[in-house]
Order: sequence, then structure tokens, then C-alpha cells
Amino acid sequence: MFKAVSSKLDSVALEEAQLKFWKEKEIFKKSSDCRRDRKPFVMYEGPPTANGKPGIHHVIGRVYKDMFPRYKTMRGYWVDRRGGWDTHGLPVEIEVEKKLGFTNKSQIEAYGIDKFNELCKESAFTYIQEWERITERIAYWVDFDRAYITYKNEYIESVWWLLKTIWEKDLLYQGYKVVPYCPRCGTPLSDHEVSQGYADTEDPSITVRMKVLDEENTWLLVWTTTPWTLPSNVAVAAHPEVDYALVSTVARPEERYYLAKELIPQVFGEEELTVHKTVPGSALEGKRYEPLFKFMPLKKDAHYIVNAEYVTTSDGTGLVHIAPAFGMDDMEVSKVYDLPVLITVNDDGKFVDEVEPWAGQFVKHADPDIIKNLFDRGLMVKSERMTHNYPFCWRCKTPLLYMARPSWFIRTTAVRDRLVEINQDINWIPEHIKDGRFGKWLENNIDWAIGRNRYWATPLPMWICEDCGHEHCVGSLDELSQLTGEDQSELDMHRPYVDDIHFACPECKTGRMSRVPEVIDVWFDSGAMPVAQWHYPFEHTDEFKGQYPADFICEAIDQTRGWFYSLLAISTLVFDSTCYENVICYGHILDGEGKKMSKHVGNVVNPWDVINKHGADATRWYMYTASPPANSRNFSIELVGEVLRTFTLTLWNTYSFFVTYANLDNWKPGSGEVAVYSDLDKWLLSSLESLVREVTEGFDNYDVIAATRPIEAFVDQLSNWYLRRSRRRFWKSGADADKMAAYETLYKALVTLSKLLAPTMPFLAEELYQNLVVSVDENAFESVHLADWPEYDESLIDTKLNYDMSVVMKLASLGHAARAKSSVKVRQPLSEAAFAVGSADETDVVDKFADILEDELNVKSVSLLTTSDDALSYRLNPLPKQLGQKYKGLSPKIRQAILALPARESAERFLSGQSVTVSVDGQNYDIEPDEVEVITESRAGYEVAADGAYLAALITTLTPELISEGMAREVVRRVQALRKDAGLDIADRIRLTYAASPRLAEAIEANRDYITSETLALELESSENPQGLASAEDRFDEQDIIIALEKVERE
RNA sequence: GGGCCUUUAGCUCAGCUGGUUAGAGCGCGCCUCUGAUAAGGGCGAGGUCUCAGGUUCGAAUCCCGAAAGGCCCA
Repeated sequence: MFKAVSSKLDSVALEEAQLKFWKEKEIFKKSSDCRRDRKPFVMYEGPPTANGKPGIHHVIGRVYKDMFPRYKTMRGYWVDRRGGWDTHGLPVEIEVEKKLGFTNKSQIEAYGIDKFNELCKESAFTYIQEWERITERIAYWVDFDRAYITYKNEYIESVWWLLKTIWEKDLLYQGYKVVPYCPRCGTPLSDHEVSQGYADTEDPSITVRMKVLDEENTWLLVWTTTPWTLPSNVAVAAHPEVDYALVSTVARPEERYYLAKELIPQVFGEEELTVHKTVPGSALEGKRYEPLFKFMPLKKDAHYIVNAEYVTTSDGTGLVHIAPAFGMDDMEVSKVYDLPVLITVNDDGKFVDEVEPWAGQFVKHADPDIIKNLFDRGLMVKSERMTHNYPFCWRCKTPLLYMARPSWFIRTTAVRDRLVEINQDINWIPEHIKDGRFGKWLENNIDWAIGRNRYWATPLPMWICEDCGHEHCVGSLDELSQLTGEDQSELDMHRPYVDDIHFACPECKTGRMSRVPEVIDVWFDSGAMPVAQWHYPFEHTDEFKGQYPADFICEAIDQTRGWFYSLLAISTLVFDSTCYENVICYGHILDGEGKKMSKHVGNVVNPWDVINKHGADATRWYMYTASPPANSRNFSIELVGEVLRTFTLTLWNTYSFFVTYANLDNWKPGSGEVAVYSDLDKWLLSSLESLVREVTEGFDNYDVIAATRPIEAFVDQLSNWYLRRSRRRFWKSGADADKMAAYETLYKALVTLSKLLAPTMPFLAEELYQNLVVSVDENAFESVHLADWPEYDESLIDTKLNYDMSVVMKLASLGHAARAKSSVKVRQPLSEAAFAVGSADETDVVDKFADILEDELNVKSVSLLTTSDDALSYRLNPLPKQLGQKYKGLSPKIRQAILALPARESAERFLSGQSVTVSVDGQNYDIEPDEVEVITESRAGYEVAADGAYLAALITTLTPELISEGMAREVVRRVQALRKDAGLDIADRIRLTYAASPRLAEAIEANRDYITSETLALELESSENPQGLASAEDRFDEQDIIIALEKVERE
């Protein structure tokens, strides 16, 4: 016996019971351990930070991450599902700063870095229980006990080792980085801070001229909104592919100016011009000019035209002033051309002494003086003011200056080509990421600025001699012990403790080595996880090698610049290979209106609301099937409820039906007579095999939609066609070969579904498996999650059968439509239904599946309409695809010729599989049957419904026998309703009494056997006054009836 | 400002390398069936396939612009 299954489903209760079962039996652990000696499947967990609550957008990532390891486990791979936590970084620091009420970095130092970092460490795990709770509840199986934690010494030591390896390759260096800087607060701001402080402001908008050397009276026109950066100008940039014109005005023909051709109207307005020549920006490269100012000494060559792709012609002159110290783009260009970086401004935002006229003046306040100076020297062409959006310090409202600050870099540009090459071997889902967003990002790679002037992060292990400037990168605690001559194995590798470690300079012997103040970018931490989670190379060498590279990783699409990059950059720098082979990038979850979810707007969905209402399985299924992973999706709780109604419950009720009848018949797999399978069974089994193939291929290709949506379609057909057409087979008494076939077929389908759904709907799958398999098979696996994935058998896939059945469904649907039109209810049997199909290879379907069509439509016989039937007419529909591809431009004429054919004769030939010849422009063409669709139309005598070539026609003439049978069905329906109302069990036997008007009584007697077997009545008697457990009085078809039933206790 | 993506029915999505009258599910209205079902079946309303050009015998699909939204970068 199977455990009885109610047709009602309480998904939340069911899931909680499964959670308990998994926990008690340690199924997660077993699912990994039982494959311990098998080939590994490797997934890396992109570590979340637990200092915020998990939201619905975290749920989506976790359910994607869960399905593939589950699938691979069932395929026999060993999956070590190790978790991880990202614990460092600015977001954690900001939380703590808020808590302490700090507004300024100096407050942290005053408070004490040690105490501050201690608070950060705690804060990083503020919501760890929330994370663990939701993770467990949605059945994301991940090992938290062995989770790596980025603040642990072991982790940090591996990160140091990586940095040292990179340093030894001469790829770690100190340079300048242009950052948004508040001169009043004396600190750079993070992007996040900058974005808070944008405001419209008025600034100068000036166009100056720079004299070209070696060309008579020729000038470059250059535009800028920051006159104060002109003293540090070192070059002028032109876009290599933009056309530049050399022009002079009619008013002053002797002066010639270079500028972008398309910007001439903006610069010169209506003024009359002579264009001397036009050249692409690439031709200007290297042209030298006279600098505007010469305050700073030059250590490198400067003051010539360079090419840069970022130059635009949306405003200005198309010639862009380059001051590497004060612009991010400028700095990048300066690296390409090896230009000098002129630092003309000090930390307070004031000009340095070398800039004599304005030394000590705040740079923005010096703008008017600089403009005046340029006017006086005849170098100013145009001076205006403009309003634009400019960032200000969110604390003190001081305008931010983009300023070069010393910073540490990893020379990723040295491996740029390898990054691009290696990226080609990664399977990106969706594919366009590879050469699109990610590929382009790699091609435009710039050196990775990894230094941060912060506290709670991995310290940069770089020591520098205070005397001679000698640099040394430390790669382990051991090494540090050797250098200092003291045991450092117990050192907390965070600030401020590492800051206190000094040792003698190995180079000059006299100087003291001190650590640089920087910590590193937290992205380096996360990208280091393939190595650092194992404390490699200090420990676990085999584990590291066995778990490198990952087969699969999965994060949101915004990680292209984040984790996806940091992982690839580090593995390329250190191992010259990728550390992941397949990636799914999933999109973001938006609210029901397509807006971003944000706390501020208050449209954030709490995942618990969804799960507590509809359960985790339905939530998971929604995530998988709603849209392709990369699409962003408009989420609402109702959509998850829809999953439950349309998919879960359909499957659940099929399952409940099966268990109910199997228990009634005491059926078990393999019990009873040898099954004889009907075409309907064969069709279902064939569909099942194709389903297994489809889903398997979906998983193998990391195609989430292909691995899930076909299951929905199958369940729909299982319930609404197979089961609907098979109900009677389960009801009938006895246990013949046909019934056995129905049980075997439905059972196989349900058990297979439980396995196919195990990776995606782990709870429901477990319920099915436990009850259908474990309860009757003592050799079964303890859990579906320990079971093997079903193999499919190609030989069982019968494409013709699958196609034929789809035609049968179509014809049945049309039959129902014809019935509705005729207003003869389905309960009334009709003598005949006739069908038309559109092509020769479909004509056998009606005969082959006659019993299904007869039963479904309640008709006595079915037939195929033939072309000889005068009640029908025919129309030919030339198929544009086939004809167009064959005849190209001739196809409109061919089409006309086909339409002009005598329809009936041609239809006859097409439907029997023969071709028809048409003549166009004196040429003959053979039109094949598959190039034309034959459309049948009814002229009279039938009730008809048609769609395209398919047609169903009903003969609605009723005989007395048919009417009598129809009445009997009415009676049966009323008895069944009565049984249900009386609360009888489906298998209860009854005694029936009735009183009916004469014609009805006659019909009841004529169909006595039918009524008694349908209603499980042991007795059926007419009575003057029917009484019993339940009774009903009714009138239909102008007949009156009173029926009553009593339950008969079975011995 | 640049890059990548998205835009098809009220909602969520299919529409393969161009090819029949652009489909499905949900929702809505009407009808119907029911001893598995919170269901099933049928009919119907609902679409300038975001807009504008172009290529083609033929464009939701290919090309070129534009708009709106998302993500990343500046």
C-alpha cells in the first residue's frame, strides 16, 4: 500500500516535513559522501556578505546554483558544495561607521583601528542566521560548516601568496590613480559617495588656442571646463577616426585652426570660412604644439597630439586637453603614450609653489585669473559659462577634484591578450556576454587598481624601506617570521597589527622596512577563492588541484566587472588558465511594474512572504521557467501562485489519483497480470522518453529553460489527455492486462518525473519518490537525491506516434467545438463523427485512434471524410514557405496557378499523396502534396468546426436508442452527484431506488447494466417512494425523477 | 556620453536559419463537463509585433536610425 494522498496539497507543510527528513537522515551529507570516489563536478560559491538581509534577488541566485550540483550528483559526480562568506570591505565599514555615528575617516583612527575592525568582524555576520535559515528553507544545499571566510588568517595568507606571485612576475607596482577627491576633507571618495553628491553648477566653458610647431600661424582649438587643469596639460587628444578640418575665417585668413569638422558650426557659428584640408585624427598624431604654460619641469616628452578612442564630437572642438593628474581618461592615455604626470595641486586643492602666479590659491578660485592670463596673452578664443552636473562632497559640499593619488596596481594589461584568448574557452550563458559585455571589458582592460586607503580588508603585504625605498612583498607568515626573526604564526593579519611589523632592510641593511598603509580591493579577496578557500599552497594541495577549475559558476549579470573578472584575472595572472568553464549570468528581479526593487521605494519583496504562502518549490520553479536566466523579470507573489495552480497541483492530483486507485486495487509495481500496452500507453511512454532526453540535454547544456519547461508541457498532457482518456481503465473492476498497462505506464511516468524534478523541485520530487518508490521497494535509495538520473531509450521514442496523437487531440478539440455549436450536450451520444485532415500522411489517424475519438466525443463511430462526399467542398492553400524556397520570385505566379486548379480533383490527388502539374508561362511545374494544404469545407448536413485543414463534422440525428442512452447518462450523473454529497467513498457499493416518469423509466431499464456498473449499484429498483441515506428530485428533458441511495456494507 | 541587453494580447512569455490567417498560459465574458483536480473542454473579446526608414516575391524575424527600460562603464 502507498501512503494515502489527499487531493488537497499543503505545500508549506509538505516542505517542512521533507526538511526535517533530510536533516534527520543527513541526506545532503550522504548525497555528497556517496559519490566521494567519483569524478568531481566543481561549483564555486560566489560568497555573499552577511551584513545585509537576504532578499528575493539572493534567492534567485541560490536556486540556479542549486540545480546543477543536484543534477550532476544524480549523474554520478561527486560535488563538494562548499560555502563561503565575503566579510571584508567598505559596505561593512560603512555600517559600522553609521553605528558609531562617524562621518569622517579620521574618527576611525581616533577610535582605534583595532576596535573598529573588531566591530567590522562582528558586523560582517550580523544576518548570518537569516542567511542560513533562508538557504536551508529553499533547499540550497551548501556546506556552511566548512564555509571559507575571507577574514581568516588562512584565507589572507593565501591571498598574500597570490600577491607575492604576481609581484615576483613584476606585475605589482605603485603608480597614480585619478580619484574623486575632497580637498577640504583630504580624502578620496568612493563611487557610492560620489553618486550621492551630484548637483547642477555653473563652470567656465572656454576654448583656447595652442600654437602648432612647424606650421605657419596654425593653431589647435581646445575646449575645457576646468581652466585650472591647463597648467598641467601635457598633450591634446584627437579621435583617430574623426575627420579634422584646417580652417581659417574670411575675416582673418592668415590664422589657421584645427578642429573636428562636424563641430565647425558650434565653434564658428555663421562665420564665413575657408576649409584648407580635412584629415583623420590619426594623421594628426605626433603633431607638436607650444604649451600654454611652462611652470613644471618635464621629465618625459610632452605636448604633442595623441589619439584616443574616448574623444567625442558631442561638444567642444573634438580636440581634448590632456592633464593626466586630473582625469581618469587622461591618466589612461598618459600610460599608453608614456606622458609625464604634472602634479600642480597639493592635498588641500591649492596650487603648488611652481605654479607661481597662483601658488597657494584654491584651484577653482584661480579660474578667473587663469582666464584673464590667457586673454592677455591672446590665447583665449572664447570664454563662456555653462551649467552642468558636477559632483560635490556629500559631507561638506566642496566641489570634488579628480586628482591623481599614489596607488597600487596589478599590471593586468600585461596579460590582456591572454585574458581575451582564455575567455574564448569559457561557455557563457547567455552567449552574448562572451564577446559582448565581458569580452569588450577585457579588450579595454586597464591595470587593476587594488589599493584602498581603508581599514577592514586584507592588508597589502608590501613593505618598503624608509631609507632606500627598497620594496619587498611578503607571501606568507613564515616568511614574515624569518624576516623579523620572530615567530609571527599567531599574528592577526589585519590592521593595525601588521602595521606594527618592521624589519631591517635587506638592501641597505640600515633602513627600517614598514608596511604600506593600503589594504586591497575586496574583489581580489573573492577572486582568490579557488586558491584561498584551501589555504593553498600551504595546505590541501590535492583538494585545490581536484577542485580547479570550476565546471560551473553562477552570479548576477552585474558581476562581469566584479567576481567574473576578479576570478579570471587572478587565475590568468597566476596559472595562465581560466578557473571556471561554464557561467550562467542571471538577470535582476524587478517589481511587478518593472521597477528596480529598492528599500527607498519600498517595493522590496520579502522572500519569506513568498515561501510561506506558496512554498519553496513553486518559488524555485517560477525562477527557472519565467524567462531565460539573463532576462530581468517583473516579479510578483501572484506569479508564483500561478505555478502552484497550473503546474504543481496538476501533477499533485495526477499523483493523488494514482495512489487512490492503486491502493483500491492493491496494485504494486510488477504485481498482477502481464501488461498489454495500448497505443495511448505507448504514446505516453514515447513522450516520456523524449522528455527525459530533452531535460537531460537541457541540463547538460546549462540551459535552464530547456531543463524545465518541457516538464510542464508533459505534465499537462499526462493529466489532461492521458489520464482523462484513461480514467475508465482505472475504474473498471477486475485486473486485466489493459488495466495493468495503465498502472505500469502512469507509475513509470510519475516515478520518472520525481527524478526529473529532483534538481529543480526537490521537495515535491522527494514526496513522490518516498511514497511511490521507497514505500514499496526495499532496495530503493533512501532519497530521490541519492538516486540515479533516468536514462532514456531512443528506441522507445516514436516520433510518428507523437505526431499522430497531436493530430488526434486537434480533431477531438474540433469535435468538442462542433458539439458546442450543435448545442447537443456531450452526455447525449451521437451516431457519428467524421473528420478531415490536411495531408496524405495524416489520413490513417482517424481509423487508428477511433476508440479514443469515439469515447472523447461520445459518438458511436468515427470516419474519415472522403473527397467523394458531395456535402463537402475543397479549397487549396499553397504553402508560401515550401513554394517560396523552391520557386523564389516565381512563387506568386505558381500560387495563382494552384488557386486556379479544379479544387476537388486536385484535393483528391494531394490527399492520396500524388502531385499535380500546373502551367506558368508555358512551363510545367509539378506541385508536390507537401507544398499545398487541402482545406475541407462543409456545405450542408453536418455540424462542423474547422481550423486550417482540420475539420470535424457531427451527424446530429438522434434515434430513440441514442435518446434513451442519453437519459441513462443523465441518471448516472445525478447518482454520482448524490454519492458525492452523501460522502461515500469512491469504492462504496450502493442500493438504488427510483421513481421516474414512463419514458425515463423505460430508458433506465434499457440501460440497467450500464447504470449499475457506472454507479457501483448492487441493486437498482423502481419504487413508489424512494428513500435512503440520500435522495434527490430532478427534472430534465421533460422527465421527472426521484432517486435515493443507500450504502451497502461489503462483507 | 559609451558598451551590452530587453521591448510581441491586460499580465507572464513562445515564435528555429525570413515563409500559411503572429501563438501559449494566466486573467476577463459566455457556454459546458465532472467521482482525480484549487481543475477539464469549447467559444469570444483583446495585437499599428515600441516607432521610422530600407533589403526581399515575402519581414515580428535581416540591415540602418530613433524611443523607452535594465545592467555596466564614464
